[in-house]
Amino acid sequence: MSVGSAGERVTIYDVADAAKVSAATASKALNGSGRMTAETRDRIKRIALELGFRPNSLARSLTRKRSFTVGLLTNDTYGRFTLPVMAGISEGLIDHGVSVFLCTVEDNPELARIHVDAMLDKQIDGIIATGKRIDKPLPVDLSELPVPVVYALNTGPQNGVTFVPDDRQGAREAVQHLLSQGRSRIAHVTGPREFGTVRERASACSQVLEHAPQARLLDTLFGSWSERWGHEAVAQLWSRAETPDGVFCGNDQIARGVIDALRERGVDVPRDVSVVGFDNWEIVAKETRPPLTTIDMNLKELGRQAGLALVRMVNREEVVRGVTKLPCSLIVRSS
Amino acid sequence: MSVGSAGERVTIYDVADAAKVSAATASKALNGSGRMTAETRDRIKRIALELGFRPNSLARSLTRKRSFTVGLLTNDTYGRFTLPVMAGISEGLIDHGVSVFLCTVEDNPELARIHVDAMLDKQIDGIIATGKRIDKPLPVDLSELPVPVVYALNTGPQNGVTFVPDDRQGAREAVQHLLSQGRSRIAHVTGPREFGTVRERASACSQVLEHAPQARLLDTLFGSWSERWGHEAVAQLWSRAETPDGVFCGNDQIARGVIDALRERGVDVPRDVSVVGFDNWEIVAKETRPPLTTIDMNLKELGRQAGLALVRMVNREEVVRGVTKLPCSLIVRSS
DNA sequence: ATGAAAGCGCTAACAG
DNA sequence: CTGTTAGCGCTTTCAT
Repeated sequence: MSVGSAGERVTIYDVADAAKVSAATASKALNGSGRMTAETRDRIKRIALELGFRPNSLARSLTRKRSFTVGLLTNDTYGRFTLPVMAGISEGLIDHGVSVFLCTVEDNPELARIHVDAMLDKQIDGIIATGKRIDKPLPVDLSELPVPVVYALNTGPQNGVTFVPDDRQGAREAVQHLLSQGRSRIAHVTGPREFGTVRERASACSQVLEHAPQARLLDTLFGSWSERWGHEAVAQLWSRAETPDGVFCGNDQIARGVIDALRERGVDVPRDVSVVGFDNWEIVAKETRPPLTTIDMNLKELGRQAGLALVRMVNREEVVRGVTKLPCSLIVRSS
Repeated sequence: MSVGSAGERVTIYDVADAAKVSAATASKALNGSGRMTAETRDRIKRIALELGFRPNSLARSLTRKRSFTVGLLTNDTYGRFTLPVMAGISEGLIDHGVSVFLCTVEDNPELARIHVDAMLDKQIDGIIATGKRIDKPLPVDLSELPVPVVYALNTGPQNGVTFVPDDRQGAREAVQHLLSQGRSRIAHVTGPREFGTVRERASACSQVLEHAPQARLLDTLFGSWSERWGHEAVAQLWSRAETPDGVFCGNDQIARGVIDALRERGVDVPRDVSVVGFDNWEIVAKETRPPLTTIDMNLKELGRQAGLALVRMVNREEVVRGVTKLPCSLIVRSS
């Protein structure tokens, strides 16, 4: 029971006094360190509890040189990707008693610098860098910081510790699902070619189809991350002699555009054409008609792992350096 | 220039030594407190800069009893509302050097308690409580905390400090826009009746129309916050003898459903019917066809004000108690 | 097994 | 104007 009521905060001296021991002993008792009779330890613990003692983290951090606080830096204002990652980090770290500073820095280097400095001053134990786009780094160099850095969904330096979704595997899952539905004429409608993820997914997609005897890739269309582009792509694809019976889309918004366009054309999904999206952005995927089958990047798990890796680094334990790719999952709905 | 490179951190003693003054003097010089010749002050400042001195916030907070850190507690997992609010808070407070702990607590009272306690232990200066739904409080009682609390988008106790969007004013703007487009047969399609915001908006809507001589409210339909419900509502409305020529929707998703349904029925938006949404969720509003005219709740500004109010409370300055309603803005697009 | 003392880095009160 | 002293609340040797 943590009592937040009036009056002064109870310190370890209050506990020590009440237990008729020294502050040092109280400290040891409460931290499980030192050596003493189980009896005194228990007594001190009990008294601390009765008094509602809660250690002042600041004071503790000052001596321990560990603040049990990490910073999450992101350039994803919208939070589409940041929030699940954040949730995962928080979930993974709360057991370790660590809290998370969230800083949205957009693409402003000065702002980023200010936030990083502020956090460093507050003695954060480490930083997790994340963003909306894997190949667009944050507007600040984190490689020379006095604290460890983990990159999530955002590539860091060569030898950094980085976690990203396995785009290739995700794309493979998507295409294989299409094949398992008996589809043989596949089209891939995706985002801008400049995005690393776009190229990865596209390449994995064509690779799978090269090895599928009964199916093939009609075309890969690059565009923008929008519904509008989904419509346009359908217009293009359906103006040709041979139309696809399976479409793998680079994200859920494109997929939604595709599905809407198909319906408007009288093409039935999933009877005539199967569609698979990417992202599992529920707000989009669940509202498409029919609900969208898509790939989930498991961002929360990614955040969890990133957080855990960071505390290991803080503890100077071993971590895998380089890029760790985490598996995506196929979410089957009705499309 | 903040150098984060190797080696020990430089402390105020290093600065004092280098300047051949005492630590106390150095402290005063750097904080602009105390009294001394402008010359020594400048010299000390310069030396601090040269040495790359950055004060340890932990140590400072320990004596000052102010951590320049606040906590943001939310139950909005998705971040639809939390992130803009967060951005506003952060923007408003970064100048004051305060950082923000973000905690997503969903509806889990234990988790909430753990997070609150962790933050209290870290000596946060205050808490901002926010959420996805105004009338659904967070799963933890914040009224007895030893630090000030501000509620944003989430009502607190009677005499608390609360900021919410002005739903009534927003709704009025929406309806008046419809009227200004020459619409006279208005329908309101909104979310579940249990939501306070839903009732406010609906009531303001009917109130405006009661006082509009040339127009009237055909009906107010309560449903869910989904596109699906927008479709259904259109089906209901268009099965009657008299159909609306203006629809005010409780949120953008409903509006999108309405617009899609109308298009499918061959009703032209905005020629035959004007539609106004609520939320200005750009990802939805910009992708409707045509792009959606809607109400923006100015959540970022709301966050900014909430943050600023919190620091005023921390500084024991005056703040307005009770609920402060912040104006919404009409965003005119093409619907 | 327990406690005294020193110190984390900084600030504030009071002298000089 | 500047320096000395005394903490903030906790942890950690090192004695006892």
